[in-house]
Amino acid sequence: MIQSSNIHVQCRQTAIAINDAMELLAGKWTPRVIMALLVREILCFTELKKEIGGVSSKVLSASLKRLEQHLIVERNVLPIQTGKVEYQLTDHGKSLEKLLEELSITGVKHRIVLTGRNVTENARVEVKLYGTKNAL
Amino acid sequence: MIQSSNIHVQCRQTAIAINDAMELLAGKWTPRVIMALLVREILCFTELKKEIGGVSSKVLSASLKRLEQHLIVERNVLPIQTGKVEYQLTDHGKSLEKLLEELSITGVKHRIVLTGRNVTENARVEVKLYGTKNAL
DNA sequence: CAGCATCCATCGAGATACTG
DNA sequence: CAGTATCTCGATGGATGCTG
Repeated sequence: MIQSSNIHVQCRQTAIAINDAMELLAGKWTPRVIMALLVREILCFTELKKEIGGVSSKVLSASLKRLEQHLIVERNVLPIQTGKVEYQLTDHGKSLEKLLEELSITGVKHRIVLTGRNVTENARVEVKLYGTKNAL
Repeated sequence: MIQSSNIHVQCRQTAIAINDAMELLAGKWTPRVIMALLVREILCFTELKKEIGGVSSKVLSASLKRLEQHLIVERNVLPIQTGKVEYQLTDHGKSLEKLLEELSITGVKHRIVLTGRNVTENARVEVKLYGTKNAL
């Protein structure tokens, strides 16, 4: 109670920062795009599309445009004739690797926690995690 | 090219883990709920609602239920008469603090990057970040 | 107090087809 | 090749009102 105002201010700032970061990585395909570019470094549109797999042109295009606006991705239209466009991460984009790792660690751990105990009770949760969305 | 299959497999696993983690923190209020419980440790429904501010009963209720299913939050119905329900983080829930910090760091840094250069070009982005969603 | 029921607006994303 | 244009659908969240 006594410390509430301080905590409130700080938490609110932090919460906003967290929301910024979440928004940055939001969208079903955003992390995958960044990962692909972390590994491959430079890819053009169709390569990226194949690399990721399952994403439509429209959605990928929108995703890239957003990342470009956020200065995560750099878009380079190649010289005439080729008709290709290359994408690569900016330095800022590359700096997201650490966060993605942290997310990955949490994701893995979470899956272990969920499946490690009381399977019956968490059946629905499991279905959600394994069945619908993130199936291999 | 040569290493592609390996990378593919590994990346896919990682991508799924990342999606799990993102899904875990998904929902507009989820990070705020976790933060509130990290700071306050134990809160009942209405306290939580006030602490967060701006969230409706319905949405908060749904958010808590989801977190409970994911073993992030523990729900304790208090003895008779009080009619209160307490919420607190599980150990697993508490372990999310590190990830939230990392997200916060990225969020802060991102805001600096976006506002640090070429303001004109990124006006739209700024509006998005400051105006609509994450305004103070 | 805690939370559910209902209605409604918005939005992300998939499918499909088309263009410079 | 690198997108854009529609259209549709489902999920999310806000507002409001009601209950044990």
